[in-house]
Amino acid sequence: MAETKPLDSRDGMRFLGQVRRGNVFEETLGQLLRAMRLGVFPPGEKLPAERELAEALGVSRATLRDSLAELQSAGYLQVQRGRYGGTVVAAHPNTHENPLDDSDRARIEDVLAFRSVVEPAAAELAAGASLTATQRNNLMLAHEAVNSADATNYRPLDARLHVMIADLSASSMLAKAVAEARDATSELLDRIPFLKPNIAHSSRQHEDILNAILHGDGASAKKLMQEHLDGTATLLRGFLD
Amino acid sequence: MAETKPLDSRDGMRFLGQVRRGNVFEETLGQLLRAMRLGVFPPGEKLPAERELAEALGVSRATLRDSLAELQSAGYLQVQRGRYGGTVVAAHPNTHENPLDDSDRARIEDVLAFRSVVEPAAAELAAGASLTATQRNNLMLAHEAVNSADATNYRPLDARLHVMIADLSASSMLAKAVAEARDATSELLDRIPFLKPNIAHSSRQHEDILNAILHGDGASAKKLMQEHLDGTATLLRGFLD
DNA sequence: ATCTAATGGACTGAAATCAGTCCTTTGCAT
DNA sequence: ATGCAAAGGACTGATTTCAGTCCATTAGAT
Repeated sequence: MAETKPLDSRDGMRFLGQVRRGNVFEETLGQLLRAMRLGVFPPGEKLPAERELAEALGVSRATLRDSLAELQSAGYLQVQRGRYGGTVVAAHPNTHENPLDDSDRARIEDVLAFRSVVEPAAAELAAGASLTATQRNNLMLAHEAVNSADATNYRPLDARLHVMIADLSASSMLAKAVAEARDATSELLDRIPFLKPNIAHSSRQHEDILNAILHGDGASAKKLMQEHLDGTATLLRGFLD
Repeated sequence: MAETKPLDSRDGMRFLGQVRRGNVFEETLGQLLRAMRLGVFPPGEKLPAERELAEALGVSRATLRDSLAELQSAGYLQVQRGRYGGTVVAAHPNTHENPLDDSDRARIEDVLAFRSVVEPAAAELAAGASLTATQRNNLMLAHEAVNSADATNYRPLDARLHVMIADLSASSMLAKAVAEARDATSELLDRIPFLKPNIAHSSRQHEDILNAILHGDGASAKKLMQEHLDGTATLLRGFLD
């Protein structure tokens, strides 16, 4: 057996991966908030039935209901009973408490670096994939949804489009990474004021990216996505100066 | 409020993220195995004390001990009591049951695609970082450990080197992604026979990559890492033909 | 007007998990 | 030799979480 130097093994424990970050109730709450940020459950849409959602989250219905009750009383959800009832996602109550400050600098650079690795690559691979008619159509629907969004529901729909693009990349690991990057970005963006003019610009960029993907032009898709991300990067960085 | 089309929202639930994948005991077991695959706890080294490890994993000591007992009786760990005692990682019992077959094709491509997005980028960013003397030294130590490894402990030490490189990239999200990619790769490689000649070649490539990083040559680091990965890719793909 | 089925609401007892405490073993320092 | 401190081993009672069951409400179907 070869020698194995300890190195900074205590520090390497960073890559352990916690089994539980808190109690199940809190983690469930977190996953639901994340799903809403990512547009998995866009504003105005119904959540899956509790029994279904509980199973998807790997959690008992009782615990899920505790979390849902919390979100409901915080104004994120509206519940209606009876057949064809359900739990509806309200517009994201965009509270700008806890604004970004200089202590967030490292986190911002972390997220931006990760994003610009993972998203352009996903766009490039998506362009390389041969898409079904349904997939193309879904892309366009998602894009239109972003276009007709207002300030209260823009971010989740935007996130959904980006994740949807990554999901075409034939690598589920990459798609998952993009979802994580997007979520982290949304968390940061939720802490700065919403700027109106950016939307029109973003929309044009989305259109260019989608065109490149639909035409199978991977190089362009990658480049355009990179530029698209640069906008957000400048926005976030600029907010600290 | 703008219209929000359902799309394939049921399918989009893929990005929910389970709170729990099984019971805590099983998840703990999985995290420990993963840590061993990644060289977080290399063969021959002691695990942290139970009380410490339990806290790092976010799990009670009782549950951790259940998992450790399982790993011990499976031959992964050896326990010694008393002061200066501890739990030592045994050589990975490399069982080649459950070899790769054609049904793993999609998974393989998934992992390889993700890897070749995330690892070269991490190497490039690592080259851009200004490293401390300790960091440089740790890199060299990790490299030497890989060199003097034998078939029974090669993979974890190799993985550790790769994760260590990614950890220099100034993006903890990227480092985490590389760890995930590496672990997925190791899981696949553990299912094919170990080939001796590859080691020497890999070692040379590692050396070139480290040189590029230490000299701040990001472009070369990226390119060399890409080539390094191509070797594994060919190996895995070739095993299916 | 009634029935039906799908939904959220509520409760219970069982099982898993935890936090805390104390015991046992061991090698080094004295 | 002896004591100490750090490690694993073992137990207990409290808490969380679960699976299962039944209730209440509702809109459409009949």
